[in-house]
Formats: sequence, C-alpha cells, structure tokens
Amino acid sequence: MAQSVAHAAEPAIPMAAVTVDLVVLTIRDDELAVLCVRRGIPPFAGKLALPGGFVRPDETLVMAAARELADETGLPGEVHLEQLATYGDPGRDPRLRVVSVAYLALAPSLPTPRAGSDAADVSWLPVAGLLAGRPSGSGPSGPSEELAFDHRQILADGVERARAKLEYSPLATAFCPPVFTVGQLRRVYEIVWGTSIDPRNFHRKVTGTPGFLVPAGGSTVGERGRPARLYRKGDAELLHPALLRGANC
Amino acid sequence: MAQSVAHAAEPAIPMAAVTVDLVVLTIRDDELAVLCVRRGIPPFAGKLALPGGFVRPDETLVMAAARELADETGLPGEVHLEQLATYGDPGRDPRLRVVSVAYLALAPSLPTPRAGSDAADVSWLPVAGLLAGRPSGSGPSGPSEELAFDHRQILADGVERARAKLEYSPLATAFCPPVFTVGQLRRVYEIVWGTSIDPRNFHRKVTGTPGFLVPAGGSTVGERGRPARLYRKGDAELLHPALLRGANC
DNA sequence: ACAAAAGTGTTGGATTTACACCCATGA
DNA sequence: TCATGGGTGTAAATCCAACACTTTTGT
Repeated sequence: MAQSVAHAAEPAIPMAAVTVDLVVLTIRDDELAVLCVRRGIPPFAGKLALPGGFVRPDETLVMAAARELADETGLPGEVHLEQLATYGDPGRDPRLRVVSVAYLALAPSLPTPRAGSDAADVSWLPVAGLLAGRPSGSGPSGPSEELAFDHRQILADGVERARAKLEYSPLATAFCPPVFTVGQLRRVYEIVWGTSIDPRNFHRKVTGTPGFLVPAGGSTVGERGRPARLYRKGDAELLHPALLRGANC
Repeated sequence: MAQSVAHAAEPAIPMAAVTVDLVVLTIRDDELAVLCVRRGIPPFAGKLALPGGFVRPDETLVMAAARELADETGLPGEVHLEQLATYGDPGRDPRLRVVSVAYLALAPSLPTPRAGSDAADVSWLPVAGLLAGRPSGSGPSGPSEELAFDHRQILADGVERARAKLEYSPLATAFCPPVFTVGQLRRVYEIVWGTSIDPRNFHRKVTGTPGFLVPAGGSTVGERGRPARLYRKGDAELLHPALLRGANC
C-alpha cells in the first residue's frame, strides 16, 4: 500500500468519509430488538436508520463507536461492543464516498431510551419486522419500515453474528442484567435462536460448562414457582463444550 | 450518522484514506506462510508489510482486495477471499489518517510468486517467525523480521480467523488444489492447527460429513503407499458435525 | 390443593476415541 | 519382503436428548 504521497507526479490519494454504525441489540417483550433512529435530514430524511456518526480525527474506531453509543442511548459502560464488518460500496451514500465500520453491541433489557444530543428520536424496534422481506404495507410480522442506506444488510449481519456467537461464547450473558437466573439465560437463547430448549438439559449444560456462570448467592423472590439461584457471568471467553443450535429442540 | 453536509455552519466532515490490506495464507514446505512485500518507500522503507493499496473511488472494497491480490501475486481466481477486520487507529500511518480494511485470502500451494506491477518484491514467509515475540536477532523460530505498521496484529487476527474457521467450515479445502486426497486435507489441518490428528478417524469424519467432499474419481499414482482416492470440495458452507480442535490428538 | 418454575436422576442411543487390522503400491 | 500411507472394523468411553421425578414457591 501507499505507493506515494510526496511525489508530485502521482495521482492524488482518494479520500473517503469514515463513519461507525451501531447494531445495538437487546431483548424487549420477549423479542429481539434493535436501536434505531429516525433521520431528520436528507438523504433518507424521515426514514429509520441505525445510529452512527463520523469518526473524529483523533479517536480510534472503537472509541467512536463507544462515544456514539453513549451519546445516542445513555447506556452505561456495561455493554458488549465488538467490531462487526465494514461496508464501503460506492454509492451507498448518495452524497459522497462513505466507508462505514459497523459495531455490534449487546445490551440488557432497559427502559425506553432517552433521546440523544443530536438524534431526532431513538427507539427499540423488533428486528423481525425490519428483516422481513419488504412488505411495505403489513406483512406477516406486522407493519414494518425499511431501513436507510444498506442498514438492513448490516442489521442482518449483526443478528447472524449474535446468533452464531451464542453457540460458542458466553455472549448471551450480555443480554442479561449483572445477576440473573438460568431461566433468564435460557429465554435469551430461545428468543435469539427462535427455538425452544429443554429447561432441564439446558440447566445442566450451562452450570456444567466451566467458567460460564459463577453463583452469585441468593435466589429470586416473589416469582412464580420455585425460587431460582442467581448467577453472574464467569470469566470464560469460549465455551467448552459449545451449545449446539439446531439440536435439543 | 450524517448529521449534515450541506449546512454551511457545521464543521467539515473529517476524511481519511481507505486502503485494503491482504493476509494471503498458503502452505509451503509443511508450514503456514503469508505473502509479504518489501516496502520501497517511506514510511517503513525496506521493511516487510502485507500487500495492499488504496481503494479507488469507483470500486467496492472486495473489488479492491481482489484487484490487489491479482496485481501482487498473479493468482488465478480460485482463491477464497473474505473480509477480516478494519484497522483505523489514528497514527497507525504517520503520514495521514488511513483506515485499512483487511481481507483474508487462502490459496493452495503455489510456485514462487512473480513480482507485481508496483511492488519491489513479493515473497512467502512462514507466519511462525513473523508472529514470534520480537527476537530482533535469532529466536527459537529462526531469524525473523518485524512487519510495518500494525500488520503484525492484522496477520495474527487473520491466522486466528483461519484456525477457527477450519473447525466449522470447509475452508481447509481452499489450501488444497482443485483435486486432492484426504491425506492432503489432513496435513492442512495439522499444519494450521499445529496438532497431530489420527489419520483413520479423520478420514471417517471428513468423508462422513455431508457436503464436505465429493469423490472426483481416480486415485493418486506414483506416491508412496497405497493410492488415495481423489476428492473435490463439496457445496456445504458449514460442517455438521464440526471438527473439534483440541480433541482427537 | 394446584399450578408453575427450578433442579436432579436415569436411561437408551449416538458420537468419539483409540487402536487392531487389512489393502495397495514403491523400493 | 518390507516400508509407507490409505482405508475399514470394533469396542470402550463419553456425550446427549428425552423424560420421570422431586423441590419450593405463589395463589
């Protein structure tokens, strides 16, 4: 790379604007939901989009993603954030060449987000409707809107990444509050995968996987049924053995 | 994102140069090797780097990666190419803000690469030496050089991606010629993972995984030992069941 | 008492591992 | 005939899905 920059006879280096876009997933009302903003200005004014913004000259990519996440949602620091992929087709933004580095964030269930500093409005929307074909009116998943730019593809990639990583990493705990029960964790798997899981085998599997869960002491109270023991996320980064999607159901 | 571009009172959009960098892996002399170029101009003149170049205004990111791959190596189209990650820390290039989208390419064993149009020289180097601590002189893996920019990290990420994907995808076939034997495929796994694998169980596993291999008819001749049947890559994208690294040895 | 959710035990089938064994060729 | 790598058979160990069953709460 970088054939020349100081030689006057060479062609100019092509420049592009660099943004970060966020796929912020959570679970609300027993559905997988994503954080969306309503655009206030062209292009795609009035349409839904993923939150994001330009990368400033003095910050790293992940810093920019964390800043946008805090700006747009006021979420506390306890959020999983990882790079997803980069989207840079010419023409994906009609104004100028924009290369967008997408980040995937997973957050526990939260009350309604507060509007950020510059976003018109911010809301959690079920991913099912946003990923459905494009009914434009009312589809089988209810009325849905389309996302601006190529954000539908970015969302699809983010959801697929999350689904895949639940199998072999303790990422599902990122959807849970700091202290949670095995039943809550199982509901995360069922909702993200869209399957049903045997509660008994799941319990044995996750409590038997070293480093996945550590007992937090105490139990739930005031719930239906027998109280459940509480756990925190363990320190394992990979799960051995992995939980297999497509089995067990 | 994209708060404003047409409003005169807003600050200017920060721009960056966008490059693609390539981690091209192959197997040579029973070692995992990566394609490197010797830089001819500052910064890091004379040092080793991953091949790459600027993304042109009218091409997609993957087109830029494919173009650089062809330019620098003359490799035919039969190469696996996938996006790896994006690196954009300020200061990673001392001249200007450069955001680099790294791609991972896997190629079958090939004769020595021909020098490309603009690269001073191109060579395959074992990854072990490039990833080793930084002995600067002679380490346990032999004398090694350091890579320019943050290319050591990019290489490490690419190797880790390849190792992980061998488990659950038929990616190992990308290191093999179009027609290959089970023994060749096993050697790919052993070299990339740095483990030894039982040949008998490996044979049953890969031939029993639907869609992984399709018989190509015929057998090897002139080799030592019993002739081996020939196979081509199947059409499966995911392996069920997966081959487990860390077992079997 | 009943429903509901948590958690444990058990069992039959599938999968994995280790290795004995045979096959087909070159030297 | 031996060495070398290819390929199959098989038994023990292990893992896993299915489900019976007990525990502990709210109503």
